[in-house]
Amino acid sequence: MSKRTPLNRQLVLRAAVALADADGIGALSMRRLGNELGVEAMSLYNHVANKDDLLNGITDLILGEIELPSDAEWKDALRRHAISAHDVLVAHPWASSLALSPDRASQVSVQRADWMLGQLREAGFSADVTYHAYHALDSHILGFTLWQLGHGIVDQEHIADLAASFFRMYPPEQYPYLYEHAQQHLTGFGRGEKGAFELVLDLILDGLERERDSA
Amino acid sequence: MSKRTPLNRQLVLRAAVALADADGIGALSMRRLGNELGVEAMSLYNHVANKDDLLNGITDLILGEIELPSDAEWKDALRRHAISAHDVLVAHPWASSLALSPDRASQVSVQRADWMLGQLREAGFSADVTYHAYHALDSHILGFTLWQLGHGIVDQEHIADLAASFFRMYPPEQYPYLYEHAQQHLTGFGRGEKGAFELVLDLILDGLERERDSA
DNA sequence: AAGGTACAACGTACGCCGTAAGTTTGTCAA
DNA sequence: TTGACAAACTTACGGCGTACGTTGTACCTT
Repeated sequence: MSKRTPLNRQLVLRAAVALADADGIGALSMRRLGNELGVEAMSLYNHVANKDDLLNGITDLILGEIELPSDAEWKDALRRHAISAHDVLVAHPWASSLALSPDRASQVSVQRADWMLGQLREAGFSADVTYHAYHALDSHILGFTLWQLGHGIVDQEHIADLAASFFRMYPPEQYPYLYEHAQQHLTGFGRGEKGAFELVLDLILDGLERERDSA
Repeated sequence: MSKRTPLNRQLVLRAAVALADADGIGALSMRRLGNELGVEAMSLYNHVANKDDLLNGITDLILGEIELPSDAEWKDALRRHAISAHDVLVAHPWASSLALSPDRASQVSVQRADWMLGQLREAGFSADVTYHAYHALDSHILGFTLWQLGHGIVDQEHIADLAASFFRMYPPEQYPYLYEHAQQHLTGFGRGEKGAFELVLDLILDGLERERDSA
């Protein structure tokens, strides 16, 4: 008969990423992924150990896209890294939660952690300050992005409908401050200029620098 | 035969919380929950619309425990609120991810958002600053906690084994900074004093106050 | 006391899921 | 030509959420 298609780990992972990007992580099942590749579900197990391995694989693929600048001073390097991570994670909304999940001990995220810690230590931060600085920075990168994605800030169009139907249920007078906030979102407030992500990022970076220099 | 047990929404939700606390959110299935209550799975549908409704219900139950101080100045009120939220979420590690999930439009979290926004507006923050301040604060509360839980900072005992087996695979020389960081975790560094959560929280609160007063 | 009503339990069934185990088939080196 | 190996396929199991139909029972009305 006809030649068998090759199919390898990279192809499987890429197809999985495409599927997750297109239809959400919930739609990524072994059967569906096999279908997408013209193959039965069980055949995928020749290339990934199990579904967890698959999820680890696609997480690593995405995290690997994050910039780790090597030619910049610590503050600029970390800043660019954070923004790059934020961009990458927003582009693949399913990745943040996977990256945070405890069971996933990804190679790439280990490198990333070591890189961040190295930037701080080599910039003259003490071990003590570095300890908290790393927690502060990485939790902001992953945590903020996850929070943002969870609130559906991504697609501006649907927010309008969502807010409209919400305030039909709960009149503005009942939640006046939330109403004001929703209006700001609808008018596209805070776009273009520096968003909350970078705002807090700079709050953290500047705060850390002060702490380092005052010690 | 014998009398039927009463069973109502509150009982179902409480049992679900207990099950999730005990065996993790992954163990919370309708069948298993029914079993726990001495009832078939389908009987639960007399009290919750579907599993999503159940998850919404238990999320609200937990979020409802978070303190919303009404007798304090804005900074202290928000600070206490944040710490209370952090405590509650750490006590129920499954709740953070549910609270962040887009599909869940919980009544309680709406009240919480309006409360936070109200604290800021009534403290003299402009609508513009409040917009970003809210994002900064809430993303820190939920995002940091989720990050922390994801990294398994909760149970200190298991971390030792985890780190040991990790550095058997990857020798310390390969990831020197991460090794140092892991050692700090193992020696219980950063416990007792203010942790990274409050550190960043204060960074944000102080930064916001500066921004308000400089405008 | 008898009958009616409504609710909350039950059992069955369907189509998903991940994956263990066994079987077939295509390809290539000896 | 043959044998080995890898990568596909098939079958099957237990678990999931839940649609649907049935049955038992507590309580209200007459």
